[in-house]
Amino acid sequence: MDNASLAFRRHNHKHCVNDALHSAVTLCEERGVRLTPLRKQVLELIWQSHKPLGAYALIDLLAAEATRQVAPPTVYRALDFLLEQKLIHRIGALNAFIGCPHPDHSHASHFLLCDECGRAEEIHSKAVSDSIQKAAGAAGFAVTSQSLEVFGLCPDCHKRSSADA
Amino acid sequence: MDNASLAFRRHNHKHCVNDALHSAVTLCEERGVRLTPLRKQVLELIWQSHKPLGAYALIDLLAAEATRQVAPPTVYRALDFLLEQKLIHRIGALNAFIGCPHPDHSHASHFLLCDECGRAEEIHSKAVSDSIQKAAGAAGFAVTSQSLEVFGLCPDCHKRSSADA
DNA sequence: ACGAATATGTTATACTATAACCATTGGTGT
DNA sequence: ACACCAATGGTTATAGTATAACATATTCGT
Ligand SMILES: [Zn+2]
Ligand SMILES: [Zn+2]
Ligand SMILES: [Zn+2]
Ligand SMILES: [Zn+2]
Repeated sequence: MDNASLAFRRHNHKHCVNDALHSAVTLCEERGVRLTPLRKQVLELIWQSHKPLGAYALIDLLAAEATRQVAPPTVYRALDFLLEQKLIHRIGALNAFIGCPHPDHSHASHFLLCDECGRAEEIHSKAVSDSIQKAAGAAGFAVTSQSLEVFGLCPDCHKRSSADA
Repeated sequence: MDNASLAFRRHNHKHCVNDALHSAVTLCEERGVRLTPLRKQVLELIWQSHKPLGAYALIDLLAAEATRQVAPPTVYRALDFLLEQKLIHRIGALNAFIGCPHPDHSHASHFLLCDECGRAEEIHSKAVSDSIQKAAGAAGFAVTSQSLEVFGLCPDCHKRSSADA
């Protein structure tokens, strides 16, 4: 079954969280890196929704859970780890972070970002990746990473705004 | 002749600056908006190179020219104007701004960014734009703006790093 | 247990961006 | 010319994002 691309659809989000945490545990074991309680907690909080979460919002959530200290360097270090392991992506235009739904294979950061509801959906289009690679190659440019941030309205918000007659 | 895509090539950069300023004057006249001395000066400073320039670097440059006051809100307002008029683009991953080489027609913000030398080249590939539009459309997403930031090594820096044997 | 490496806690600070308010400028209509 | 209003820029303070530097604690191999 295709589990991808459901951020904008009605779905059982518990599955998203469980899958993400389970994948993270497995991958970190395989890679011999430590998904510590703090790192896991940060990952779980990021996955609490499909909306990119800012570092300081995350700090507030950690403070609310009140289980541990929450100074900025602590959370930024956890975010750095999760970014290195490709368990999360950073949305540059929003200074925010979002969980990666399939961290098992390396891939570029390509997102649809709804201006209205704030939800983000990661897209995986070979046509997009290939066309970017090709355009870069034509310029003699050796790509190491890509970030695509597409803003607009998700299906729900688009319908809703059309309904406002 | 094709004047595009020369950020990574040897070229007479004075032409870039002159063209950009001339286009800006013309477009602002046509649009009935005011390219004030401050705004023009900021645009010219941004065009001093093909490297994205941070707002505070810009403030330092303005202070160096010593011709006017340079508090952050002043320069951010000028940047906002230039962004609205599409005379510059913002590079989210760098918190920096760069001149648009052809502000006369609206277009997405697609850049190649060299990790080594810092130069940025705007790319215009119909294949890229179309594939993004198509992917978004398939998800029922109504696009309003796009930002693509491709990191890697420009031809020069790639050659140079290959030479380090 | 010991030491090295990794991870986290803590304090301070750097960097990026905006809010709020005031003075000045530039055009509009009379 | 004059009053008027909108747009621009100056000024001060503050919000929001991220990291430097150093201390402490934990983990892991030996
Ligand atoms: Zn979900
Ligand atoms: Zn939405
Ligand atoms: Zn040039
Ligand atoms: Zn380069």
